[in-house]
Amino acid sequence: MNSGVDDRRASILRAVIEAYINSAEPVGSVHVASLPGIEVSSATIRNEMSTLEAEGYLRQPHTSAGRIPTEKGYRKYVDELIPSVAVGPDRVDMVEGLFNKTHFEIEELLVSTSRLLTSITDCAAVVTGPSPQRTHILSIQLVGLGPRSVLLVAVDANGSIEKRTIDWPIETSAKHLVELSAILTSHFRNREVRDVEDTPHSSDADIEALIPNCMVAAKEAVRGAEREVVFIEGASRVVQSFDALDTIRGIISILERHYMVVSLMRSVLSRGQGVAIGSEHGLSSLRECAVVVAPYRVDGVAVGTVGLIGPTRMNYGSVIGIAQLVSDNLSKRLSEG
Amino acid sequence: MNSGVDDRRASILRAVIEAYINSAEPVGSVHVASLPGIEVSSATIRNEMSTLEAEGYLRQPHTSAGRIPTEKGYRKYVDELIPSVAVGPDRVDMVEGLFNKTHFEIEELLVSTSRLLTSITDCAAVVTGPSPQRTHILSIQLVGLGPRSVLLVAVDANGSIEKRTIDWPIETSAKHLVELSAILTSHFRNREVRDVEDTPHSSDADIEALIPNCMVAAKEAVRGAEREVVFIEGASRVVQSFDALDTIRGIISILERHYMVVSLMRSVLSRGQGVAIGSEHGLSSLRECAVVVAPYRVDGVAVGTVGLIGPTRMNYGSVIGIAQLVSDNLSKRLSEG
DNA sequence: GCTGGCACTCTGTAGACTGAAGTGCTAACG
DNA sequence: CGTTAGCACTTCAGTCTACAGAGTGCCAGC
Repeated sequence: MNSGVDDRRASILRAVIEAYINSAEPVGSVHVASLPGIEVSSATIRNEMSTLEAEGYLRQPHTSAGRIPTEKGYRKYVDELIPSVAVGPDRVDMVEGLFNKTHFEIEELLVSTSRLLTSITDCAAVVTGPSPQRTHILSIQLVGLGPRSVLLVAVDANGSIEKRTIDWPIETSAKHLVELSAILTSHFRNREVRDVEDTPHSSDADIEALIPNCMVAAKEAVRGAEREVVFIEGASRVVQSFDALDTIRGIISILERHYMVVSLMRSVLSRGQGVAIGSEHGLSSLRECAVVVAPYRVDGVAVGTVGLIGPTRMNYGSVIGIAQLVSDNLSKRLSEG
Repeated sequence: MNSGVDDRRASILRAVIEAYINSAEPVGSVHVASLPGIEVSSATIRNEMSTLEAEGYLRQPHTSAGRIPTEKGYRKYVDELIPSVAVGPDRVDMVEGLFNKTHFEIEELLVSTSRLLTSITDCAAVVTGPSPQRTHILSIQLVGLGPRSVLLVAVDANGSIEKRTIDWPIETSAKHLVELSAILTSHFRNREVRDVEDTPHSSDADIEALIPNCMVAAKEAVRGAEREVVFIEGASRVVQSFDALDTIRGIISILERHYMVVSLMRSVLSRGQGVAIGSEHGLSSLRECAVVVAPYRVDGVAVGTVGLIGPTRMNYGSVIGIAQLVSDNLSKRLSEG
């Protein structure tokens, strides 16, 4: 176990991967030998590369081509060889710039974040909204839309809103709507959304009669609010990295199905890592892609994620760095408000 | 001017176009001659086709290939030759089925509509939301989010909602928020959104001091509500129809930019037609695509559009029929509520 | 005016050849 | 013994040719 030799092998692997990330073409021994930091001849490189191939880190598209990394190779690179996660100062500036801008609604902030992410990475960007799992209702208001139609508006502690239209049985005065709103608000207020099972009551018979209707709508709205919010931008950027039609079609059709992307994010995180490469995440349409995920926290609790989806030959150093940078900024920004 | 001959020429053009729509391959004279309804020999067809080519309705990819339609050919087909806009009964059922389902929030209805559209056409579907241009505010509510943070929620007559977070200067009682909400609501209520320029007043000095802050947020929210809502689904379906990478990339990147799609819809409609073919709509990335647009109306006023974007060789009869069917259903559904 | 027949044109595919790239192996070297 | 230079070998990508297939345009005859 000569660690000098292992070091050399590792740095050859790293050189091959980085060259391949840049050129997207198989990397030959002569090219590696010419790189700074590599002080042996191409023949030696060939020997090492053939060992790396036997170990499963590299492979050849065909006998006399250069080598390209396998998933195992990328995995090793991400886990051990990555050259200190490096984000260019210009990009840091862009991120800081976005987060220093004055107040947005949270949705706008998340959209801008995902646009920024995709524009500085060549990846598609995914930002899942603050999870409403552990939130509670702050207010429920009823607004008359028409003689037989009332809109129920629920606001939760995240400042997000859900609404439901209710078919109203009888024409009701604005005053009754206000009273009902107050009853519903105080019933839901400050309780965990999931465990509101009982029904409030009113001494006024007219109002009492309307409560069941409202409760149905309110429950529905609350359930609606539990649906994960997600912003996905930059499908066109990932697609730039591929030539194969079926790969492109597969990627587009996954990105279009937001719920699949959400569960992809979740599954990558739940396996305890921030990076899933190729088949690791199990979505065969994205087998040529890698997924980088970073959770963000509000007051220390992970509530959402920032994700990037790009080709397996993405620049991991930069992409991982950017994901972390953005999730940090997002955490800070959301925690202070 | 023998109209019998013109009829024949037209039906040959129609046959070529329909064959090309089905096969996506250049159509030869022998194939056309074999079609039912065509009773002349392939040689005659060749003569006619060469005339049609001279007139600009057909072209040959190369000397000895069959013919494919030009944009002018498609245009003539859409304007004059289309075989009575025909939608299969199964699709009619699916559309009716969607609209017979019980109440959705309008956004959900529009999303489901666009999903349905894309699934029954091979096109990408675009549904623009009821335009908020001519609506008015029904209610403005303030909800305390935190000690120094208040959420302003505006509801307009379409039942759509806009919100803004306000940095609150001083800690304020719930009672004050309720009063302020009432003042704002009665100030905005039933006025055209655009012409609220003045500021309400309160006899309570505490409240009076907070009004300017709220007015800024309310105005902003109102401006936000004027932004067109749009739902776009089915990029992956259009992409199925093309092999050329740059065409695909162009389409994806347009569909991703929602504002471009909205203005595309608008421009197609404003030119007074429902169908724009190839270069007619002026977006060079969509030069291989046709756009079919149908406006929908609420109480007789056109407030939104249903659009389909597919390859120029789409099945115009079916797609146009479906767009109309859906916009009719949408009009009916939105007018009754 | 329509049609059968035929020469012509162009595409797409298959096979042969070549140059380039890159490997693996071997023998020599320090 | 690890490293290296050299070389034979393999494969690919591109070019050229040949050829079958598809479809046309045109002409002569009905």
